[in-house]
Order: sequence, then C-alpha cells, then structure tokens
Amino acid sequence: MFVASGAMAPAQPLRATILHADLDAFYASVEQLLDPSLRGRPIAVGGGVVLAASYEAKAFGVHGGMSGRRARELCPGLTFVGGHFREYQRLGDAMVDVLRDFTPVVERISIDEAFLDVTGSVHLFGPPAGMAAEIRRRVGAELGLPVSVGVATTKHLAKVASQVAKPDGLVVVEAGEEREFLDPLPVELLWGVGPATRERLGSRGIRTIGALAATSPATLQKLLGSAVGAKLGSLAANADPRRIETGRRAGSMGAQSALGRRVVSEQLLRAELGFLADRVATRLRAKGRAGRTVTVRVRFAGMRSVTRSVTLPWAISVTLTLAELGVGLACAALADEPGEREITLLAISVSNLVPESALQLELDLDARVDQQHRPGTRSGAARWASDRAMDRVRDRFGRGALGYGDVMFRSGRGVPDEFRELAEKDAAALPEPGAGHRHADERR
DNA sequence: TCTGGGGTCCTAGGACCC
DNA sequence: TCTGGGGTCCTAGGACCC
Repeated sequence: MFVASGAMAPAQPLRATILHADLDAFYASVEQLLDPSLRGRPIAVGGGVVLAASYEAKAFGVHGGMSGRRARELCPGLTFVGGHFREYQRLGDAMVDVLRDFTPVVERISIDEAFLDVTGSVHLFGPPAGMAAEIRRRVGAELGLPVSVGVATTKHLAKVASQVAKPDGLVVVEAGEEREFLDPLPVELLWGVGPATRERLGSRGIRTIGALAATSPATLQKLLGSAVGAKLGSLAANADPRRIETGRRAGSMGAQSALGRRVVSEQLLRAELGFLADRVATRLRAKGRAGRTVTVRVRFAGMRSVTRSVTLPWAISVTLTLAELGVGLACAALADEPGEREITLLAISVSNLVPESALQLELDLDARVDQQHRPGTRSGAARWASDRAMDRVRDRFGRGALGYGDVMFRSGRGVPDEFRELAEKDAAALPEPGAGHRHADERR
C-alpha cells in the first residue's frame, strides 16, 4: 500500500467491492415457481415470440426474441405459458429489498438485476463473498428463485462474473486476479459487444478479451470508431471504474406497436399513433415531465425502418398535441418513401425531457401560438387541463374508463399493458422504500 | 406468420454563431 | 474578401442492452 509522505496524498481511489445480482431465466423461473408442474420442464413465456425460456428449454437452443414457431422446431416438447407480469414486478422488487438490507448503494438496471457497492458494508457483514452467498441463500429461501452473483472490484467485471456464474452460481474475482479471469473469455461477454462488434473484431482475429486488451487503442478506434473503440479498450483492460448510480432519471419516453403487415392509411396512423401518444403522454404527466423532441419511427415490411423527428421551442406533455405531431412526422416519413405501401411497426418517443415545473411558464405561450396558428382550436393550456382531468378519472376507475375516439378504431391485437409497463425503465428504477404511487398533482 | 416493447449511447453532416 | 477554428444544436441512423 502506497502512503504519501507529503501533506497531500495523491487521490488514490479506495478499491471498491461491487456485486452484480442477476435472477436466472427470470420470467420462466417465476412461472415454474407459480406452477410446480412446470418445474424441470422446457417452458417458454410468450406465444408468437419467446419472451423468456427456462434453462431446460435453453438446452435445446431456445432463447428470448426467437419466434414461437422456431422454438417449437428446436424443442418439440416445449410448453408455452402466458406471463404473470404483476408477479414479475413484485418478485423483482422483492429481490431489491433483500439487496437493500446489505447497502443503500443499489443501482437497479432492469426488472431482474442490480449492482450493489458493498465497500462500506464489510465492517457490518464480513467479506463480500460471504455477503454474496447470503444474498443467494435469502433470495432462494424467501422468494424461491435462483439468482447468480458476481463479485469484483468494478461494476463491469462484476457483471461479467455473474454471467459466468450462471445458472444459480457465484463467482468472485479477487483483486489482482482480474487479468487471469478476463483474458480467456470471449469478447461478447463484455457489455457493449453485440453481433456487429463481435463480427468486426473477429475479422481481425480478436476473439478473446485478452486479445482485445492486447490490441492497440489506435487499431481499435480505427476498427470501431473513436468512442466505442476507447470504451472497449478500457473495458478489456478493466480500467473503467464506473460509480453506482442510485437515482437515475430516464432521458426519453416512448412506446411502440408491432402491427403485423398493414397497408398504410390515415385512419391507421391516427388510431395507432393516438394510442401510443396517449400512453407516452400519460406516463410523462404521471412522472411530472415533458419533452421538446418528438421522434416517430416507421418500419416497413422487410424490417427496414426510418425515423423523423422535430424539436419544439418548448416542451409538451399533451396527448392530442403529441398525437398530431406524430401523425405529421409519420406522413412526412412515408412521403419520402413512395415505394413502401405496407408498414409493420409504429413508434413514437419524446426526448429532451424537462421537469413539468418548467412547462408551466410555457403554457401561456403555447396557448397563444395555438390560437394564432389554429384559431378556434383548443389551446395547449386547455388541452393540458383536460388531460389532467382524464388522468384523475383513470387513476380512480382504470385506464379503460375514458379515452380518445380514434383509439377505439385500433385493431384488437397487441401485447397486454402489463407487459408494456414491465419494460418501462422508470418502473423498474423507481420503487423507493416507502414511496407509494403519487400523482404529479399531489406534489404541488 | 418472418421478429415483443422500452430504453441508452454514438456518429456524421449541416446550420448557425463567434 | 477570404480563410479558419471551435462550439452548440438539430436530424437521421445504427448498435446495443434488458
């Protein structure tokens, strides 16, 4: 250990100890927990698309994102089950509650995984490896679910360790043994290396993290671009001491719907984008936020997609305004693609988010501009007030109690709302201890 | 029957300003 | 008049993650 002799010691960061806890085959494990007859059998959650597969099914090559048909081909004995989405949320929250018993420094990154910085907890709970074992024991005993845990000196390495630990295992990478652990592992275990990057690295013969770490920064940046190259270089060298972030706010909010194959019509755009805008704007208002940039994505048969966006001088969270902008952007995108008659997906998202308090000052302006450009239409302020009234009715009587007309013309297909909610990042990040559901209104 | 939904970050070019 | 650098914002697209 280095000790400076002068008055000022160099800022030598204390070696942190990070745990990464990751529930195994989460949705599938919950289904097997709820229905004992499914245990030990290959199951998939979903239908048209596999949302999650049990380890028994993974052994046949079934994995998330795969079409149901392909999964059945690979695994003839596969059982499909519908999802119990509320249970996923409840059990994911329950794991985080267990983690918070060891430290308040918990960063939840999705419904089923989180980082913990236990550096300051060692004097209470003993060595990190013991804490990790106790977390696994408690999650197993109290939730009935298998969880894998990685322990290391950095977030990224802890995450790699938990992946290596799966299923239902524990891997501890001691300080000083990082290179030995990382070098033989394939590059795709690094966070940020997907199929495209793996291919590019492979074209240069770089297949292991050790080989990646031995590649010069200049070569990597030439191969992958400056940011990705630099990031990957530091990850491979295990020189990426990222802090645990406990309270992150989303930078954008969006919603999308896969449509099958549909011939474009104004009616279709109005109905679908109306539905999506309603979802997004309602969530924005519930979080007390609004955004300046609206982006629409249109996907065509053949999976090619285009986006169009617009940035407004002020932020919006009004359902009808968002829907109108969305339809305008979609029409603009389609006008540039005269060859495409059929679309397979529509998406809308709002970014450049600001707190709603900033919005208040703009509403008068919004109203004036509205009156100027569309005399006789209801102003932004009036729309906002009526949205708030609708939010309150829905809070009391449920989402289906009230809605805009166009949305009623949507075709019946689509995933359940519960699944959409599950995928929302804020929903996973938010449940603070003791904080119930509150509406923006009640905070003022 | 081609492929669920919600996010983050980066790149590259152009507009615009100093 | 021409040249140049630097910064910021915007738009479209892509890779990646859970």
